[in-house]
Amino acid sequence: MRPTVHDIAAAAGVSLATVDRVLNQRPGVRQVTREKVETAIRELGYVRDVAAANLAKGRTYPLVFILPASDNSFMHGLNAEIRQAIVRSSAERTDIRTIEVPAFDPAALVAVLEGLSREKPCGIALVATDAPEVRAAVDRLVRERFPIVTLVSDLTGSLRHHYAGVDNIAAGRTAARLLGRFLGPRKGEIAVLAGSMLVRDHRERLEGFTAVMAEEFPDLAILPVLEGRDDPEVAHRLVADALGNAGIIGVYSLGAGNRGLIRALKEKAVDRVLTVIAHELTVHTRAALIDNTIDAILNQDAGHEVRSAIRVLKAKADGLAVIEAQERIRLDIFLKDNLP
Amino acid sequence: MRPTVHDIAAAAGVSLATVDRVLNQRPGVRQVTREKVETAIRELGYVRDVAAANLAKGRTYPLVFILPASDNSFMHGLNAEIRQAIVRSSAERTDIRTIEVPAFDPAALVAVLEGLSREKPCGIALVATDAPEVRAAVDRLVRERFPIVTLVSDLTGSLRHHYAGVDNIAAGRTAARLLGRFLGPRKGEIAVLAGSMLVRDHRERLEGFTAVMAEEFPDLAILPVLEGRDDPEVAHRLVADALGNAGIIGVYSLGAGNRGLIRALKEKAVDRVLTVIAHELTVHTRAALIDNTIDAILNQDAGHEVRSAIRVLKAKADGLAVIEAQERIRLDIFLKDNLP
DNA sequence: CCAATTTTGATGTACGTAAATCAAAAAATC
DNA sequence: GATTTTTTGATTTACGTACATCAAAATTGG
Repeated sequence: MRPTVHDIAAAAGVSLATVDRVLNQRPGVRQVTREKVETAIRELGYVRDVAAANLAKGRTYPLVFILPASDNSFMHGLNAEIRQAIVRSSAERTDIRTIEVPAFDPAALVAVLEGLSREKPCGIALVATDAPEVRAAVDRLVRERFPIVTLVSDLTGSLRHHYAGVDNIAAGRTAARLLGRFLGPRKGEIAVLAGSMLVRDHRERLEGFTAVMAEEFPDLAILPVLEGRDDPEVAHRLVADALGNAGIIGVYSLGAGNRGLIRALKEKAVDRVLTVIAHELTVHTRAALIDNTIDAILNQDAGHEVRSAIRVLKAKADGLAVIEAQERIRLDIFLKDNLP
Repeated sequence: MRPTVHDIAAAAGVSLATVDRVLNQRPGVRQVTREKVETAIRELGYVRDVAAANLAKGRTYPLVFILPASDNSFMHGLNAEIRQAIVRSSAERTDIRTIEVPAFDPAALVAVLEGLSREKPCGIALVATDAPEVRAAVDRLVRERFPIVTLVSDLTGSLRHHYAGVDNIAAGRTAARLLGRFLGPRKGEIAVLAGSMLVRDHRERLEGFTAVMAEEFPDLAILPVLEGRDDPEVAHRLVADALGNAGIIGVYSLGAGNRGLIRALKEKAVDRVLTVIAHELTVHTRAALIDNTIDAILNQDAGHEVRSAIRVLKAKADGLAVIEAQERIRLDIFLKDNLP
């Protein structure tokens, strides 16, 4: 049986009340006594029973998710997963609130973050916009002891406790190798469709992609990036235009708005053998993978990201360790054969 | 605030004791009263606070893991993950015991399963050997209301509550498509190295592999399967022999014992361009992927499988729902760029 | 209608922790 | 050494549920 506070009290030769004072860092304990108790805790290997403690405290975990107000399938999916988590919240003692902020707007994000320091949530998850002022705001909150995790898009160099998202450089590299290997000995040009180069995850994917292309597939030339703003209409126009170039033999779509890409491919490339790699599994990309319009899809599991963010925030709020391997968000690679 | 037993008692106009009798199916409640209480439970949306209930009951979850005594990296990894789970067991209220049985020995497995019905664990996870008598033993235990999940290798057609492992047919299909696409227009022969065709997961991988090969890559001919018994030495000999055939341009290793495969490749195929796909990420396959001896690794995350099996068994023991998407074990595809 | 039986209520204890109160003891200050 | 302050102990209540006991009420059978 694991030791209880009573065992600690007995072992340290103090009363229950004193153990409680030490455990919950309440004042009125001499340094020597505190050390006696801490020694007993260490020696008996005491760990507080979180379930019992939460019961006694009537504790809930008020969490805030800050999301960009983007109208694409991935963000809709992320929202849906958060709603699922809200459904489970009574069982998990969470109390989740989402805040939408304009996309790509550091000032708005900072304003929301500032506001939170008054609200006192016990954890914050945000889809970070990569800007110095956001980093500063996050660092300030971390210093005020708020657990913070970045979601989907990281804030490298900030003090955030955890990043619940994929390694986008690795994603770009993987896309390059898949595309290069699928194309084999063929020579030609590669079109790259991104959302915006202002977003860190897109920049990183491109960075990884171009690196591997340059190192390993010199016969493939990357054309200037098309910025589709994650908008199906814009993406459609850009890709349709680009396909006028007969030298294109491959496409890498590293952002959202794939609905437009797929339409363009079906209109303009029926008679050509194109190899296409896209990000994010949605109803559209899934259908395109099945009908061979797309050859592979790289995906991050939004459900896993949300659940992971919640687990990590709760653990940090309680000062507990997380299972690192469990919280690593993988890059899923889907061919038509291993679709879920 | 979520409703408590007190709220139910008040709403149903009965005492706490009666609510308790209904909730814990104790005798001595008239049918009409029982229905009143059940209606109140439904209308208030009461769900028992599992944490509080476990605290009161002093409940632990005695779980049994039954594993084959196989000496390969994957099984070692699985064992290590179970040990990790045992380390966490006090916090998770689990009490995990593992039992080793001779591999590929249905009778031994059945004997262990029989023995368990006396021991009364609250959940059983087993790496199933696919045989009718095993199926029968599992079905019997399920009828005795033991929660049972199969791990890594399934028992299709049995009554097991859940399978914590990958879809092996999909895995084989994925391997075929990767290999076919990587080889592009080349024609030639494909060597397949398996552990044993007596194991269901290997049979299924092969089935998926040959199906896609036949459908989509008619220029690639599959050679007779080499059965390496998941043993590095045997695998080495078989592959080294097979590589005498100059027509081989690809290898699919769907079982364990890849250490031998890799050694054979390094000895016999330095001067050839072979495309190799293997299963299970281990120190050996990882190194081979990095030095380009292997082109892709298909993997199942043993840690995820173990944690999932535990979550599912606990949920079943409490009669609770599981998050399906969370418990789906994915087929990980690793290229050298997205290694964890 | 009475006795036997079943059903229900009232109450208490327990699980491991949190948090509060008040008294007692120890230490620090003058 | 007396006084003030700090530290510690003892005790209680609470969280939501489980489980046991005993008495009271309701129902059933004869």
